[in-house]
Amino acid sequence: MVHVHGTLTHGKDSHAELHDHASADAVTSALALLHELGERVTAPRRAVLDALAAEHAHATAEQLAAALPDVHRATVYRTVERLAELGIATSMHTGGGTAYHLAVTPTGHEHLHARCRACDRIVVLPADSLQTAVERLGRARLFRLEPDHSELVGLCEDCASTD
Amino acid sequence: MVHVHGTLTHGKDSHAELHDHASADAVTSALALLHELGERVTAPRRAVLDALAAEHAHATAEQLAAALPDVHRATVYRTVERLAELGIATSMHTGGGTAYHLAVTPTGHEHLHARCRACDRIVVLPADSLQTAVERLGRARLFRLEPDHSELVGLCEDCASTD
DNA sequence: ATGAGTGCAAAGTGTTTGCAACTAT
DNA sequence: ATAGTTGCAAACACTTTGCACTCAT
Repeated sequence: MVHVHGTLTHGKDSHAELHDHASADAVTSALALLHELGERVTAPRRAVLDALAAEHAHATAEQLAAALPDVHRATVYRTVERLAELGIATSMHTGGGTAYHLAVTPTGHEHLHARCRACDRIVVLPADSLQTAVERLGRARLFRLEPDHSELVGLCEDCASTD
Repeated sequence: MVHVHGTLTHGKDSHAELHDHASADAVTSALALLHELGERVTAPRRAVLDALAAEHAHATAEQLAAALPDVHRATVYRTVERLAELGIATSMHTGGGTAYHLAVTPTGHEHLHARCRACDRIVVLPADSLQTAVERLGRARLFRLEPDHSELVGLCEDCASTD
């Protein structure tokens, strides 16, 4: 792993309190959905969902494993994969592995992730940024683009301006 | 590696003759560019460029290494990375690793790659598919989107219709 | 009670690196 | 001549898997 921007907020991190309401809601509904789907609600899964619920969290299994020392690596890998299969989380392929984030965001508003190829930071973009492309490709029967799963790459404004 | 759709055309593959003109041109100009940039033109690099020049080739280092038994794995990895740094090739992160393709296509016309998340096939899309998004994000000073480097994900028409 | 989920350890895969030998310039 | 490249082998990092045990249901 090369760069890790942004930190995963732990439950015990008092600084995270600001987002705890929204995060808790997201985690609660995710757990409820998990239960509805006949899956078991366990401590490791709760922990992984908590970590994923951190705002703008886009974390690889490896990052999650590092942030959750009490959950075994293999379990983290299996958990995120399962969550993605169930549609509770979505995944994105980045240079440093597969990154996951909750499908239902804490704040409820949808958004897309783009990665700056210079600084490797993740930038959050409006959910409808690719709407035109989705429609165009759909009408042309070329491809059913799913912006959520796509990895948008380019330059963030910071890096673009220092060229 | 799970799926490998499309085959890398070898030089000795007579079936590839159809594309050899365009491919040869692309390779020649890539080699020339390489030389201009002060890089050395070696047999392994020629081989890698030949493989990449196959039409619509989007190959991981691993696939290239498999297709080029005479070139050492490590050399393939170093070569594609270098080519990407120089802008001669562009890279895309897929589930099965980092895929590379020539920046200057054999046919000259630009295009984008999208991956079907169901069948893992690569679909070629018009170069301007994301034009609106690029402009919108640029004007809003949000992000300099580079469609070439992005990995678009969704469903190809075949998989979408069998849902 | 019973099977899904977990921890553990070990194997598997993909990727990188240090160094000696080689070769394009 | 000589510095950039390559091949090799070993190290590395990431991910998966089989199995016994645990715990949510």
